[in-house]
Amino acid sequence: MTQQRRVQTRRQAPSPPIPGQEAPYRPADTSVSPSGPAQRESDAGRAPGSEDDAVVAMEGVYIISVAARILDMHPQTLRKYERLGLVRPGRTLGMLRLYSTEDIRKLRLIRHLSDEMGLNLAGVEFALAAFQNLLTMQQRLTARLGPEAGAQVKEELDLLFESLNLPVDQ
Amino acid sequence: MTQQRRVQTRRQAPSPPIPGQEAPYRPADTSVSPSGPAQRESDAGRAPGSEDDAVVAMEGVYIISVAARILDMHPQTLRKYERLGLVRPGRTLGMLRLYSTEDIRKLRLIRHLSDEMGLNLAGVEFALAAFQNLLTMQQRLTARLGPEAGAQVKEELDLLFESLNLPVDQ
DNA sequence: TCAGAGTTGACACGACTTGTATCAAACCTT
DNA sequence: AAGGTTTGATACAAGTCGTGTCAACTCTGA
Repeated sequence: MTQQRRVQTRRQAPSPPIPGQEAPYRPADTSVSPSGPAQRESDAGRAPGSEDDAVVAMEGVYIISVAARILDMHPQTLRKYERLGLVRPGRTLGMLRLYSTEDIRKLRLIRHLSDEMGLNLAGVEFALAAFQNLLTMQQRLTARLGPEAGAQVKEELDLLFESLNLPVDQ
Repeated sequence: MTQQRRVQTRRQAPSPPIPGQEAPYRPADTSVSPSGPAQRESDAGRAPGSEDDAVVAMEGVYIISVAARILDMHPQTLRKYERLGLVRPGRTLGMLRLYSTEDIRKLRLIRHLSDEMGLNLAGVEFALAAFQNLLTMQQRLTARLGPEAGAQVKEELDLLFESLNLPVDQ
């Protein structure tokens, strides 16, 4: 309660990843843009902003090295997270990992839980499951109690997330 | 998700604490009963069940050695948990720790989160804060949306706790 | 087709966490 | 006053976790 222990000064990218970076939810930057030389599979060569037929929400797809540079995390860390089931990136035909924007967002949350809050990976898994369950609970309550009560539930949940030092976004 | 890692085969009481024990939420047993020679401060000598004036919910109060034996945890572990702010047992006039039944219940939850679920202490702290916030959220929603909606919220929360492998009691 | 760059999985290491053991000093009950 | 217990502090062993390294494989571009 009254201690800021477990700061864990780990993580240290192999190449210093652009100073003054790492603003929350900025998907890319110079030299690693979504339409740059980052991705090179199945979605490459598509003009940014062109939403075709089957492409649902694939605004940005990154290979592991690009995702690691964006997040300022080690590629091996990302691989380990997948092995533990925390994230589930897509794959190319050649089995290369493809991290979507949603994966990046989730990895930012994982990083916050791990570094800022000091949770271990079991705690991160637990927290992610809890968030997911809370969101589905909110949806179910909204469907059952009506939109106005659902709005109040959502408001309370936002308050809860805020009190837990969590980004209200996800 | 699909792994039962982090079993953490620690904890090993200095004296084997009664085999076939440790059923959930059984507060005491032979030789360490709430009205036995366990507590010896300020609440001793009170007939079990007699609820007097200022005594609110003090049905059982245990000194640290007794609490450790009941919980099958090391006394140093209990002391460390208090130092980290996870529990806050009362004190006698001589500064001896006094663990209430509610403290014992909370320690059981902590033990479950730590051992069975593999959370570290930061995760335990986070989970406890989340539970507390969820309970207050439920109360506030009940007060605002009425008792029938509050019952649905409570039902959803019980479902949530159950899906997280948590005892619905606390 | 071939070279080079990148990824993959596996293993190992260092820093950190955490439960437990130990100690002298202080305390409480008999 | 004596015996047993608790207290706080320190230290240690085992586990966790991010990171580095390696050979083998894959993909891209010439």
